[in-house]
Amino acid sequence: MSQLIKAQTLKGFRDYLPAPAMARERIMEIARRVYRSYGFSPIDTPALEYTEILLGKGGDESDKQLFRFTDQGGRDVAMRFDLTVPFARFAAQHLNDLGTPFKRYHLGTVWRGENTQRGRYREFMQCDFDTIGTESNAADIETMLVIHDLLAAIGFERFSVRVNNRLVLNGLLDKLGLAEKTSGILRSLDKLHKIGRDAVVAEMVERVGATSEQATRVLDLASLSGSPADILTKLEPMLAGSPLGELGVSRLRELFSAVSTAGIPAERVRLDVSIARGLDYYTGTIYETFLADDPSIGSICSGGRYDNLAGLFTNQKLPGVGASLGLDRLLAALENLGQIDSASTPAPVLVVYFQPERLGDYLRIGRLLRAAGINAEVFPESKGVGKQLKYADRKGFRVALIAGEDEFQSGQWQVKDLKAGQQTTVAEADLVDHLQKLLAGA
RNA sequence: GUGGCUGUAGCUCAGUUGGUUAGAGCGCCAGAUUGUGGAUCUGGAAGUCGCGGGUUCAAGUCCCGUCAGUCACCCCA
Repeated sequence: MSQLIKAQTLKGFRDYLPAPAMARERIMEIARRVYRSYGFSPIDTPALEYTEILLGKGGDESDKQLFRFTDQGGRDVAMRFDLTVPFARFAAQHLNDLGTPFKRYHLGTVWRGENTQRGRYREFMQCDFDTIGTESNAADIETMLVIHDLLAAIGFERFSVRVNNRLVLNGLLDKLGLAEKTSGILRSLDKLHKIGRDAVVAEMVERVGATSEQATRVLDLASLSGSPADILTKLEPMLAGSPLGELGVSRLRELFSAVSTAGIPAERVRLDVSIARGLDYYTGTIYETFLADDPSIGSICSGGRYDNLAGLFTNQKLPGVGASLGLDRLLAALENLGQIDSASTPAPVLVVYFQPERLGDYLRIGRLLRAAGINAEVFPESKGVGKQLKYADRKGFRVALIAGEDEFQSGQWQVKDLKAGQQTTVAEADLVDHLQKLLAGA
């Protein structure tokens, strides 16, 4: 007996069985479709980059999380931890071929060596889209529309996109003389929903070094609630005299107004002045998206505006705005909500292979259906009909096609609707038509 | 990276103060039913008790380490 190797996967890395894999591919197809519908073009970049390309772009945390090693040629390399930094490199390298404004989407796997949790993996797929080369608020607003349409197309009804603008908080912090402590303040503020107002104030005073009056002023702003228009109206006097803060408010005002005119339901869009998250490079509008039915999984689609995407790689200034759908996190939420279809076959039709000497005919009918756009599997073994129907049932086939010598003689097929439990006899000439109608009704 | 909880069959779990051959339900396979699934009945296969070490006459059970999952911190998709 040879020593068996234990079949196992690494922490944070997962296998996909057919049912979740099909759900995953379905979402990828929807993402591509929605992005393309807005005119975003596909690109791709390597999984591996020179480490210096990736280091220091997402803050210290992401540096620590890099999967990094020396390749066979002695190069210091690392696996990408997001799609934005590689895009910055890509944009700097190919700017002359792209022209601006440039809109791209990119579906790709990324790797982060952090601790795992439900919906947090070390390998996961992001579905990014960005518009670069423009500072126009129209791009920020369109980003909002894309996020909304994407989630709606996936089939969600109850979700909220929370929007904020870094300029608002930066403007306030500027006014209060807290500009130097921005990142500490934002980090504390971000816990508002979790630990409450008093704890946040305490943390800002103790850990960040703000005075309690400063902290209170920040919380007064961040705690504003109500409709976007209400909040913005209350925000204005608080930021008076801060050009950046006022700009942030006016951009938000335009965003909420345009988004509403464009037809996005108001309940799916919120102004949340307390959200501050997002990587360090965000400078303007920021977005986070939560599912009403599983908020604990965290944001499933986040992004924002940045002043200068590729400043480390080129002198050309490239402002932009975009967002990223966390596909595997979304999938974990769907799984949790029991919304993964249990069918594990992409074909609706199983051709029962029942008479060995008629193999060619079974294969022929399979090709006939495929030519008409109907996915069909011919069972690979000539076994009992009952066995094959059981297989069809378990795998989630919609229809079984059965024919033996009698049917072949008369040019007919038994079409068994496995969901309804009904069986009808159909002439081969009418088969495609019949199935198309049956499947359309499903 | 730090801390808490968890880890027994494919899945969900039981397993008495450590005590002989580790159980159940569901699922799977075969048959009842060699041209008809989901039901029922009968039978069957399947477990390195996550892995490694230690204590003990004896470890699924106690101790240590490790791997994995999960939760919190941190950060984020």
